[in-house]
Amino acid sequence: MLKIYNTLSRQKETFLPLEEGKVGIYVCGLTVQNYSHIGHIRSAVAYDVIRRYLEYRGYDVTYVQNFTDINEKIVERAREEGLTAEELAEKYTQAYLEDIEQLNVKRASHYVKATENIDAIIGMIETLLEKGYAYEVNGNVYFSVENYEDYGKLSGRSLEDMQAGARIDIVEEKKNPLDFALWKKAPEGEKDWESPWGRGWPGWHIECSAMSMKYLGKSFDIHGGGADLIFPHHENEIAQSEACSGHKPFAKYWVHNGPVNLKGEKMSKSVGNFYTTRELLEKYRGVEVRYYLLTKHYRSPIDFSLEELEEAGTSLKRITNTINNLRRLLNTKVDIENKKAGEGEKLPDLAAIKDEFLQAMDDDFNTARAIGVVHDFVTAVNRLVNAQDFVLTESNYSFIKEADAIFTEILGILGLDVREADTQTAGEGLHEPLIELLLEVREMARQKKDWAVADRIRDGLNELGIIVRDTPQGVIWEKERG
RNA sequence: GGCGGCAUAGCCAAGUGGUAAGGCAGAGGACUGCAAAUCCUUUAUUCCCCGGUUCGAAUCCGGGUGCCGCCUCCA
Repeated sequence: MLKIYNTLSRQKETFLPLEEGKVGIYVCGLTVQNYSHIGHIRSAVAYDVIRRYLEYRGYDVTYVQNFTDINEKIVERAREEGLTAEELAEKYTQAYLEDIEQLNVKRASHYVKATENIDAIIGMIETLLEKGYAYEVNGNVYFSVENYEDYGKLSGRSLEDMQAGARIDIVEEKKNPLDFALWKKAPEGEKDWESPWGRGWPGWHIECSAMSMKYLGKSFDIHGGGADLIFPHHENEIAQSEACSGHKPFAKYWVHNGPVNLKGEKMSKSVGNFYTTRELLEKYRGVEVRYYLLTKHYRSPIDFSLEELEEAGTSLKRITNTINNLRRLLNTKVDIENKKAGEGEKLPDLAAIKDEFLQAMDDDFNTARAIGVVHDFVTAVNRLVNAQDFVLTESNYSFIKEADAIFTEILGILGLDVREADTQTAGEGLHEPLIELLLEVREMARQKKDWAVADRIRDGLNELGIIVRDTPQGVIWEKERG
């Protein structure tokens, strides 16, 4: 039975969709103002796994993610880059989509943009005005937090709490400092839209309410986003959505992923201490970054470090090696000894392993634990397959076949595509034939047991960044990683 | 100041009141001419500190200490 931690209740709840067999998920994406960084990617991967697991469990999932493509920051950044707001948003939207593709994140059912849903946004604001939850002043429309009785239920604070420690700019025209803009006048000369209150832009929070309801209905199952969005963004979304529709709950399960910090500091665009996804992907494969993120539970904060990312790569390699090894065995159709299922042959319990994996995933998508199970599985398989007295009996063969199928199944849930890593090719400036020639000479030396010459060649190549390895199948060389 | 979260081996990390998963690094071993790569084995009498509840607590309660997030249109 799947349990999900719901920020609204602050506890794990059994997952029951509003409509049998179907799940609607809305995830707050990002403001497309720059290249994505590891924090954005963490969010993307977290919800991708949630989505994949729900699909694995047989649900028909509608996954909606937004791009905030108009606001002050977009305009500001567009000016810096000498682009229009539309061009800038388009540029970084495409960049983001490329980034997440490398992380094997599935495409959303719908990617929605504020600028493409202005009508829905205006319609919603009109309803809020009619129902008395909003007021207009000088071309700006504000939501009145005092008129919505449940304000604060998500973040667990009362209006009094918030006003007490207020660090909010006092805006004279607001009735309450916590009131937030639904519609705002745009700065002179910037892209804006006609509305009943004059030309302007939507406020930040309203787009998510309008678009989620448009695509998923007045109530839907899961609303996700970064924990930093709990207040004020999601609090405001709930207030305006429930006030507008009269339906509760707006979203049944509120899911929040933890932040990514760097050297103990919060990593964000404003601090400027982040790695962009592109920078990381120059040095690390998408699958490694994804694996690294999944070794921690999605709600825990991550203190990002390249050392850990590196270690994750090593850890992942262990899994990859085992799978490649299984596939190699499956391809050796020869020599399946007739020996029937050996007496005393004890094979790992595959069903139990899979079950354990699913239990971990059922427990609020505990990928860290699930990956632990994968490693247990790896050890169990290696122990069998690498045993000195291992022979490919019929029963072993079918075991391997099934083990391979289970690996594919559970790694698919995690979205870890561990197919053979790219084979590194020769270093620049070094001619392959030359290397081959050197290795040929080395082989001759080895035949004569002239270890000094053989080792000199190996060490020399090593200094040039070429790693030489002797294997039972012959010598292998590859370019040093990184 | 207000709200919330976290403290588990050198590092990362999971953990449903019943006697500490997993990974990385380290150590030992197999393999190798030696290596490399790979594989196997091994590494916490104890879970920040002090009390309490309980037959029994890393897990629950109270207090303390330390760190972090949010309260700023950052995922």
